[in-house]
Amino acid sequence: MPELPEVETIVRGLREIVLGKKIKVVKIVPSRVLQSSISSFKRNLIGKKIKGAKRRGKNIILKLSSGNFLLVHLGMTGHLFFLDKPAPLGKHDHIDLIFSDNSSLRYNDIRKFGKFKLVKSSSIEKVEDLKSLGSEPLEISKDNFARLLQRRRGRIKSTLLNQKVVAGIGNIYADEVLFEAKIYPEEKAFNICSDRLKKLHQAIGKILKEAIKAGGSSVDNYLDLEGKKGFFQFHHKIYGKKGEPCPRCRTKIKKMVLNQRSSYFCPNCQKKL
DNA sequence: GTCGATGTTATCAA
DNA sequence: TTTGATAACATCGA
Repeated sequence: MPELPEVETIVRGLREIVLGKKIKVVKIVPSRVLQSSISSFKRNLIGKKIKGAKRRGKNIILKLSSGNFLLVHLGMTGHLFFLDKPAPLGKHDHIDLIFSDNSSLRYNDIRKFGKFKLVKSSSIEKVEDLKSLGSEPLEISKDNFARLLQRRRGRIKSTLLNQKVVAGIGNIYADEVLFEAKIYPEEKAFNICSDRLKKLHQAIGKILKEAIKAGGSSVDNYLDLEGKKGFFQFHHKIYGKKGEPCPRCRTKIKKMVLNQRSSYFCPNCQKKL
């Protein structure tokens, strides 16, 4: 669910809502989500203020007044919610950071694939989770992007999903950008000419930016900090559209499984080379 | 009741 | 090093 545009939307919300707030109480339901010890997690958060919020790939990085960081990854079903007044923890709520004004930032995650981790370091980028990440897709130049992908031997969609190559693209946006650039998802990356790869780079920029503007895509259950849905799902052209006519050529959209992930494509617009 | 599918990544084997 | 298969987990729908 949460890919780059959704995570970016959440981070922007955090900047508006929780910056400057001081953590008063930390509630934790023990689970694999919390990657630090409960005692050290609480000790290092209570009394600290939230000083900054940024995104790297699909990771959320909160900076604390102590200089430490709180690293959050939403996994597949993780949600952060801002509550303006106290409420008891519900099902699948795992962590609640309660601020001095009694508002709180709550983490809910049905499948518990998400991660919460305290990072005691001033060089957050060197942390294991972040240092192996590839380029930000909205920052890499089109020449570097083309060069990077041309030495990859795997299939183009797998490569786009590989966070070590580019960080932030997930299953939905991978399908959307490949459709936009008219590339067959199973095409080997190195088979694609650099002009086409530059088109792909352009498609990534266009679609991710539009999606951010739309507040992300709410497929299934993505919600922003205030529980509101994004609306980029209404702009999806290919993802989830099996059997519907391609918006470009009216050919029936197909679905196949690639790396155990569903992949939607137009067999006419996205042909094997 | 059972099976398969669902946006994530870590881990392991080839 | 790179790539692909599998597992972690809970829920929903056929």
